[in-house]
Amino acid sequence: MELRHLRYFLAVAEEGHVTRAAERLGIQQPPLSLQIRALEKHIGMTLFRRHPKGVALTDGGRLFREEAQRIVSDVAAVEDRMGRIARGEQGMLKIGFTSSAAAHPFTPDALRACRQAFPGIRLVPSEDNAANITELVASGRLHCGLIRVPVAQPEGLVFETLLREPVLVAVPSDHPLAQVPKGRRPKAVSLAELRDEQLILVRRPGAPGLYANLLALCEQQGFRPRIAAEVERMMTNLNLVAAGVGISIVPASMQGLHAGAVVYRPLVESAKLDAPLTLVYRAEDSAGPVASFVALTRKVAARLSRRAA
Amino acid sequence: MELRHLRYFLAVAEEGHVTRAAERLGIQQPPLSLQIRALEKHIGMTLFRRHPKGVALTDGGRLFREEAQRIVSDVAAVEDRMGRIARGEQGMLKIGFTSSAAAHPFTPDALRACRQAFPGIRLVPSEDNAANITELVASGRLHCGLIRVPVAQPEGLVFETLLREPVLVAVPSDHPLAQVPKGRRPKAVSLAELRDEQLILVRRPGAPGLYANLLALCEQQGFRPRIAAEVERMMTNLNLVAAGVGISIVPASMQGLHAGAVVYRPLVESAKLDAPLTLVYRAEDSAGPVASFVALTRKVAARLSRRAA
DNA sequence: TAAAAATACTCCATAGGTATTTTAT
DNA sequence: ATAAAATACCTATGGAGTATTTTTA
Repeated sequence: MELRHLRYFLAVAEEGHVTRAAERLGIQQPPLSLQIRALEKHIGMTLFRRHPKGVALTDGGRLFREEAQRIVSDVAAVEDRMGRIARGEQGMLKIGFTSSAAAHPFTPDALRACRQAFPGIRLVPSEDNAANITELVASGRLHCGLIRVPVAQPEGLVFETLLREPVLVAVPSDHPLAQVPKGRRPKAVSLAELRDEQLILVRRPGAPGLYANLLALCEQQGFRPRIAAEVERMMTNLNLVAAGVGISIVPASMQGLHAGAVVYRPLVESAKLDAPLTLVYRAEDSAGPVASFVALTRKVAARLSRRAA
Repeated sequence: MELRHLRYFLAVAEEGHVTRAAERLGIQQPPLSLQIRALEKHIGMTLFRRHPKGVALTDGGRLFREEAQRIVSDVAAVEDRMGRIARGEQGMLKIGFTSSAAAHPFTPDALRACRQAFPGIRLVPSEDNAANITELVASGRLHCGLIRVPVAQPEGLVFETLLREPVLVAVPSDHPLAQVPKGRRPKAVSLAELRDEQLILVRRPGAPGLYANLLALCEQQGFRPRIAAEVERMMTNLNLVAAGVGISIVPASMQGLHAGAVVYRPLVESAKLDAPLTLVYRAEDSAGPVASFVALTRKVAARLSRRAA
């Protein structure tokens, strides 16, 4: 049995007339009669009583009509739903982001815009480090991720830089570097000035990109930084800075966190050490909810850049 | 979209392998690939990720798999159910019977046997007069009926005599005809003896058969019976006989009702006035629950006849 | 490189069309 | 007598088969 049989049967049942039903279906009467008879033979039951001016459902036909109705409309609903998912209007979207990505105004903006533009998409956000997010997206357990500096770039993943921003030096407010002479603008701090400072970094396995970039730049300057602590999340950096454990280098968008206890100073070498905000997703997701979200993030990022400029 | 697409899709999804799925479906790999691609195009979504050693469902594919699964098994369930109905194992059976048919042991026997043999058939019994039952069966509001003597025989209806039984004369116990001399067998009463008795009959429009047969026989005997009352139901006859209103002629199986107040005497002419038990059903119902029930009634009737002999 | 899937074609089964007959009131 | 369904037969779409190429890890 095929859906064609059900659709034809329903047309005949509704019209009570094979010829008219055939017309409605855009086919001729004889093939329709044949299909109906084939269906009757298949389910082993007479579905219509043939009268001289039309056909009428038998008892069994009436029962079958209800079932056929349900199946056909169920199929239509599924087709519709899959279509909406394919067009990216509906579905589930598991997004992972690092704590520093979450701190950027872009993230709440993008999530809000998504909820508004695609009410049918269920957003499932989660926080993790860049390495894990990359792996989870690659393995399909996340649909996309928002990280900072990508390092491992597995086949089949797209890394799209949405925004770039400078890094700032975060120092405890009672630290010498935090002192700005009265009435003068805070001057940029150079990397060389940090040679003897206690640095707080995000642990290498979780965020190898940032870690590697910073270390490479220090080597270039001819020194190896002293590392006070390695933590799991960028947020922890600031907590420790606030506690006076050491200083750190963080994306500019984190400025404002721990406003009282932490002072943020520009970095002279920020051009060589900027902190991109990067979107990761699977290359195959060129349609559906992921594609919808990716397209949306570009708009939101563009809007943010425009506003900043 | 056709069910074929869903069945093929499910096979591929389960095997994770187009070639193996094709094997299982009894077709070749290329046409299966084409059907899958056609399906993907139809719903506008990639359902499988092609790997070098098979295929794996995409996110959308997993969703579609659940829907397809449901639809396909739903269709199978419907096919199965319709098959059971067609084979007469399941369905609804609206049966009408007259009060005199209900009084015959056959009726409870047949209903009990049906419930036992076809637990899937829901029996909906109702009581009415012969004329109404015939009309309701003809118009499809009843599936079959148990009546006594049929008269109107509309096209398309089958009247099947299941059992024949003699009629008895029912007289009030204080009536002269009820007196049987001590130690002698009750003698049969002849119709002529009823010439001056008050007769109680079922009203003509409801049961024209019995009415007409009796009157014709009296005419033959050269008299017109005196009619004390015309009632709607055969049971009422006996109630009135018990109340001493008059005498009546009833099927033998009603013997025993009103045992104290009514005495039953054989009728000499009973051969010419027997009371058949007749099953009515539509000729088109040669399959399904009705056919099952009809076949069953024949067996039950045969069993009853054998036991009586 | 070695599988599996995708193409490119060929074929044929059958859905669908045309002409006519049968049926049922 | 008439409208509708059934039958007979034909056509052609597209599902399925065969041979081959392309893809992907």
